[in-house]
Amino acid sequence: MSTNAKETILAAARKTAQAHGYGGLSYRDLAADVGIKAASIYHHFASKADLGAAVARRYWEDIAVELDTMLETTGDPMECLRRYPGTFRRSLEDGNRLCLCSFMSAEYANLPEAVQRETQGFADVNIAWLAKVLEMAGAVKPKESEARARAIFAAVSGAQLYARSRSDVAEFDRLIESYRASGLLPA
Amino acid sequence: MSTNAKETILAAARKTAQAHGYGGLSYRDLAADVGIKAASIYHHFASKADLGAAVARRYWEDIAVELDTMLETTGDPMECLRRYPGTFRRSLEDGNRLCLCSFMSAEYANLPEAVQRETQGFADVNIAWLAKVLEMAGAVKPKESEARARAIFAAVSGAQLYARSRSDVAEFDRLIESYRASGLLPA
DNA sequence: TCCAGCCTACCGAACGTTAGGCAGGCAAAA
DNA sequence: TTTTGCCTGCCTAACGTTCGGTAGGCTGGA
Repeated sequence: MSTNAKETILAAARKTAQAHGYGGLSYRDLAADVGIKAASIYHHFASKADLGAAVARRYWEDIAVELDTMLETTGDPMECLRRYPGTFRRSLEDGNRLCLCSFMSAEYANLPEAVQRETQGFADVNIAWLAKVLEMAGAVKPKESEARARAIFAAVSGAQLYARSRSDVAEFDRLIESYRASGLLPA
Repeated sequence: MSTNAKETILAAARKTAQAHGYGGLSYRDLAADVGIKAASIYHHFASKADLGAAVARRYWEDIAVELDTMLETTGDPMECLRRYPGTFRRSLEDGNRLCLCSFMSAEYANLPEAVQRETQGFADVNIAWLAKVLEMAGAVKPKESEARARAIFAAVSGAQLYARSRSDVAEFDRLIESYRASGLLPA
């Protein structure tokens, strides 16, 4: 368990936080998941706030890589926009989990400052990427790409939240389809 | 304190839950807010699950009245659609609070079953009202009004969530404006 | 007399966190 | 080559606090 225990903790904490939030993250349960004792986590993270911030940071670092890779491999901005909601869909498929950023936005008032800061990183990465891709695709006027990117990110987050409350991934698909039909997302 | 203590508890619990969620709702803090002792709450609600369900139920009952009143007094479905996001805006203005339904959708996996059920009521009321008003306004084809209503509700919820994470009501306004510009909301 | 409404005084469980120790590996000193 | 000492990674055991919830008693008005 010694090799990469820190990484194992980060991954387990992320999964739990996506299902039960920062508040629902318990050192005892997390340790049991990983196969060590609660106190041992302090060898890797100084406090729960530190752990939470590390989880959130790793979360947006991972999505940044994933989005950039998608754009590189397809080379097609329009195809990227079509695939974008899929990153949110996957959380729902994986145990009806939520985007970590959405969960922490809800819990915002309860979060240590460091966690709040890292939470925003995820949204920033998504919006910057969307704005770039929207512009590349010529889907909106350059002046409006940033605003539209924010709108898409917020709307897709909301769709995930609603679908989760119904425990129904198909509901997410229907909402995305409505976003396309209305013009929010390029069809 | 005796007269309407139950109502006072409900109102205080709703405000706290909109800021800190169902999990952040503490009997001791709630009692202190209301001016009684924690144990006394059990005279009015049999358990925390009961209290949570009552709060959620009252929440969607109130919004149902508010929306119907809006439609009656203006008599103008288009004006109603313009005003609709205002109900979400007001929570943000009031201490950066979230829609109770959004918070509980995030906490979904941690909620007692009775609370889960009442949580959905809020979304149902909003969507039914939106579908009716969209149809009255002739904004979408009758066949599509239900789907569009769901899309609007989810998107506005997402906008509120995002604006909350920035503690910035203006961000909410900008998102709603983008929804209008893109065609999701009638302009 | 009865009961609604609130109280005091607890309970067991869970929380994040700390103190202190033990085993093993690696590296410099003898 | 052996000894010494430090460091990593994990442990047990407990800390004080907060949690939802319970038992039982007091009080004032109908």
